[in-house]
Parts: sequence; C-alpha cells; structure tokens
Amino acid sequence: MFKMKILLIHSDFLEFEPKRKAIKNAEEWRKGREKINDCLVVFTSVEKNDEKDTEQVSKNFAKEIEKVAKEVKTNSIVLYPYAHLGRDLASPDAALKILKNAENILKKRYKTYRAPFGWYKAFTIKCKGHPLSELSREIGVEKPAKERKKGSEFHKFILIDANGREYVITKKDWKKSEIWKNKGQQYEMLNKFVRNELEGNPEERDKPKHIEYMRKLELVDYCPESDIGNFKWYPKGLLIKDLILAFQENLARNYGAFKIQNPIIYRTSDQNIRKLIGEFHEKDYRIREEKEEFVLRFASDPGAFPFMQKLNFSYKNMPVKEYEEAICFRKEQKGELCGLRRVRNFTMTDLHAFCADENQAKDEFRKLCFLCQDLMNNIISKRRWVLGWEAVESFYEEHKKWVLDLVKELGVPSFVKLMPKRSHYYSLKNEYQSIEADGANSQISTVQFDVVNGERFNITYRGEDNKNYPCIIIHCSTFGSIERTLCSILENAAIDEKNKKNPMLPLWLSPTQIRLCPVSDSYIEFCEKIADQFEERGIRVDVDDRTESVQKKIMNAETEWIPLTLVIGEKEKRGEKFSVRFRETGKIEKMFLDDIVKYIKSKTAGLPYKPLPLDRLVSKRPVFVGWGKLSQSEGSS
RNA sequence: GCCGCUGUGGCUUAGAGGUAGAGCGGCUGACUCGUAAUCAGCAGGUCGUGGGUUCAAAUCCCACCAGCGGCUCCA
Repeated sequence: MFKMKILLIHSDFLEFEPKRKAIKNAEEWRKGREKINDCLVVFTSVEKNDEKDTEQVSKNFAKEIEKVAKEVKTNSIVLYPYAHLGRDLASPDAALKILKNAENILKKRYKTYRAPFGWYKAFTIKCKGHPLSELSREIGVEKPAKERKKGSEFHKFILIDANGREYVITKKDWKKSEIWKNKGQQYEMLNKFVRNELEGNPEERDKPKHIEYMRKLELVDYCPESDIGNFKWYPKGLLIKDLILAFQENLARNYGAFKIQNPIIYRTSDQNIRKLIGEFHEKDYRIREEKEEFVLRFASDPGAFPFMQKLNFSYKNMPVKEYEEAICFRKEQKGELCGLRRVRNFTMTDLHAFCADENQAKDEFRKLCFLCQDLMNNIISKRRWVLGWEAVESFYEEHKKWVLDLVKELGVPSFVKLMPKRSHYYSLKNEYQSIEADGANSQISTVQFDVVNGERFNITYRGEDNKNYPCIIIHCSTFGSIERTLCSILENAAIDEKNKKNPMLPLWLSPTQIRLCPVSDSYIEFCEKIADQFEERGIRVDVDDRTESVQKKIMNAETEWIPLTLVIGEKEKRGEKFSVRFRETGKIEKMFLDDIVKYIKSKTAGLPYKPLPLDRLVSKRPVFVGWGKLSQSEGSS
C-alpha cells in the first residue's frame, strides 16, 4: 500500500498558469498567471489507499504542513496538486476532497492558496535553498479507531465460572455480574482480563519487571545492531528457551504429532502465500532479491499449509497431526513493542490437527485444550491464568453444552466474546491468558477451530468413497511466542516479589539448580567431587570458586535466584549432612546428598533436563551484563 | 505510526552554561573466611547520534535513534 506523498519547497516565489484541462472533470478555474511570494509550496499526490479515510488523511496532511511551515517560519502555503509523485493514484474526486479539506483547515492560521486540480500548468519556482527548504513527507492513514476486536465485531459477552455456569454480561454492567461472588485469585485475574478487554487499561502502568529481570539474570537482552524488537539470547536464557521447547516437544509427540520444519522466506508471487499475506495487513518484513520479492515468515501457516496440501493421506490416517517451531517476523508498530511481551522476531510453536469431520475435530480441540493447560500449569504456574474465548454465535449456541463442559473440566473461569457471523477463519477459539504483575494480560497459547482453510488451501483427505474432502483444521499455538512465555515466567516472579516472597524461576528452568560455596580455597577440590555426584544424577550444579567471603558468595547466589545453596567446609568433608539454604523459604536445612537429589527429582519429575550452559567454576565465566547496586527488595538486611 | 516521559563507563547514578564525580562490577595484591557486600591500589566516560546557539554545552535549541507509558494492534 502506498502512502500519500508530498514534496515541500520553501520558495521565494511560485508562479503558475493553468494551460488546459488534463482530465475531463477538472475543476473550473480562472484564467491567467498567479504569483505568490515567500511561500511554502506543497506538491501533493493522493494515493488510492488514502480514500479509506479522507477525513483523517486531510487532518494528518494539514498537520504535517503546519509543522514544516512553523519550522521555516512562513505564513503562506500553496497546495499544488502534482499527480506525478504518486504510484497508485486516488480518484480525482477523493484527491480534490482531501486538498480542499486541508485548505480549509490551514486557512484558519495561514494564507493558503491552491493551484487548480486536473490541469496542465506552467510554473516557475524559486527554491530558497537553505537546509529545510526541500523536504518530502509521507502521510499515513492513521488507523481509525478499529471497530473490529473490541467494538462491533462482538455483540455478546458471556462469563463462565469454573463450574461451567454461564453469566451473560454487557459492556456496561459486567461489573455487577453474579460471577464475582466467586472468590479467589482466578476470579480476580478474570476480572482484570475482562476489564482490559472491555475497557482497556485505566491506570498508567510501571515499567514491566521482566525487562529488569531478563537483563540482571543474564537471560536475554536488546540488540541494537538489529532491528528493534529483535533480541539476543545469553547462555542462561537460551537454556530456558531450549528447555521450554523440549517440554512442548514431548507433549506434542505424546499427542501423536510429527515434527517438521519449513523455510523462513516465502515468495510473494505464490498463490497460497498471497492469500495468507492478505490477512496480515502490512506487518510483514519484505526482502527483494534479484527480481523476486520474498516475505519473512510471519506465522507458521505459510509453511504448514503448502506442506500439508502436498501430503497424501486418507480417512484411515485421520486425524493427521503436525507441529513445528516456527521463527516468525512481524513488523509491529514501534510504539507497541514492549520488552519481551511484544517483539518483532519470535519463535512460535505451532501444532495442527487435520480432522475428517466435526466430531473428530471437537475431540482433538478438547485434547489440545488439556495439552495447553498442562503447559500453562508447569510454566506459568497454577491459577495464574484464565481463558478467553471467541466464537461465532451460531456455533457457540449449537455446541454450548460441549463448551461449558469443557470449561468445567478445565476448571478455569472464562470470558467469551460472540460475533454475529464469522469474520476470521475460525468458528471458535480460546486464548490462554496469563495475568501479569502490572495488570496486563499476555496471550500464551491458543486453540482454534478452523472450518475454512481446509477448503481454501485445498488440504484434503481421501474418503472411503475415493473422493477428496477438505479437512477441518484445529490450530494450536502451544506457545504463541517463547519470548512472551519467558516474559510471563518473569512477571510471575514479580508477582511473588510483590507478595513479599523471593522471586524465583521454576526449579526445572533454573540455570543453576545447586550452588556449592566452599568456605575457603582449600575446599574447591572437594566441591568439585560433590558437584560430579549431583551432575551424574542430572542436576545443574556449579561451584563458586572465587576467593571471596562466604557471605559474599551467598549474596551472589541469591541475586542469581539460585534455588539451593550449599556451604561446603570441614564438617561436610568429614561426612556430615550438608546445610542447604533454600531460596524459596530462606531457611537452612541439614540434608544428606541423596535427599537433596530426591527433593530436586520430585520437583522436576517428567520435565526435561539439559546440562549447565556455562562453566561449572563461577570464576571462569565472563560477565554478560553485570549487576549494579541491588534494588532494596533484593537485599534482606 | 501518533502523543508524552527518559537516555552520563558493563550496571546504578551525582551533575541544571565554566576542568565529568561516586558506588557496584572488572583487574592487581593482601586476607583463607560458615549463610545477603573483607581491605587497599589500578584501569575504564567522544555524557545516545548529528546539527545549531555561545568565548564556553552533559547542561539551552532542532532533528534523528533507542527505551518506557498511552492510543492502536496482536502470538
């Protein structure tokens, strides 16, 4: 889509003379030359795209001119229609309307002139030649308050409690609903979510905590060498990312899906890709190579759909399930980006079940809901999330009992938005929303019931009658983005911190699970032996071998959020119990090595393990970020 | 993209027209230490970038870049 383009020239004078009409419906105009002295000439072409909202474009147009007029300190403005700047021109009617609108706005404060529209004109101009005298600008159609999503797309709103009971609400009276008689964290979170969805966030929020944490814990960082919203990962962050991916991979395999991988760039000339791009309004990164244009992958579908389209499968294979870790790029507006919550480059783990009929699809939808629940509970932690649903009203009514039963089984209160008719490819979808420390909500997983794309992309299976039938597709983004998932994990820690608990990562995701602190250098060797024993049993352990006081080593272990810290000295060497400092409680307990192992194993049962991402000896590690003074909450004394 | 706030060594920051200061971290040395900072010395800064005003700019002005908040949008 092209934007309206203008060329601004600060001139000593402009002289023009209409010669003859260039188009049939050119505007009527007086004859003869006209000369305007000391003025800002604005050559203007209006693009087709601008017709969407001529009012808004006119306003933005006038605003932009005014800005420049102020800078060059001129009092006279000449609007000069100049079609040659354009690439996909608007209709003359629309263009003239925008010019006239802008003229009316500008007239209030400036001497405003306009050259006739639709004429061949002779003109002479004398540019002043100072640095600001020649400028070009593009005027955007500032997106008019979207009526989609929050507004008219949805006409009915329903809340469902954890027992599967429905409460119909409206935008105005949702606060008075009976559902709020239910007490507990889940309902408080549902309340925040509904408020965010229906009213937006009223209060100004603080800087999200996860941004501070992601850097202090040396997990992820901004990368100024890249585009904004593209992050670099440090070893500890990467470990967490890999563990999360491994966990979801286990679930996907158990579910019965096979793993595939598709490319990152796609031809924009391809039919399938074109169809999909259409739904992603200009949010894509484009690259030109030779004569071809490519688009960076913005979702998993551009890879997965063509892939499945070419597979050969029949009713005997159904449902067919596939999953992928898709690196995605979306050029989100700058102002929307926020730490890891919203980025331009992210990894999405996406799973699709291709089903033969509605019953099969409902079955898979249900299974995937439980799969996502498993993810949320292990990663975001229990009761720290709620469900949002979107549905086409007729679909919801027809399958209401099934949905309510599902909500009851999941045991998570829900907020449902109904639309009168289908506007997207799905008839029903849910969103697993994590509620953050600052009151914002982040969508992590989603399951979607898609009755459109099987036919649209010709993804079919061979039926018993040897004919082809389109699949119903169940989409399931287990992690809409790993980056955002990490954001929620850290925000969860921030909630704990707010509640005067020590912020922590889940044990299975902690880069170091046990830190050994020798009392003096002479015990380093012994520490290494102990570390070997933990390591052999699949525990990430390291040794603070620096020549520092025990106090300092403890302090360091705490600032790194290490869950278990062992001080090692003469007593331990003699074979006594280890004194284990638990970050979670701040208490020290005497335990044998086997019991420590058992404790960790019981807390990480069924969850993936990967080895320590850095040297076991702390003294050997580079400083990736380096922390400064501790914030007050982290120091205990 | 628009509006608002912010930008000083790796981190946290002092400084408000007149020679950039500190703490943490790093390095060197001493201390060999029992659960949140042992001591001393050293190195490290084109004050986000580019223009402008001024005898003189981290400080004032303009533009750009980046971060956060809001609008909007979304995985």
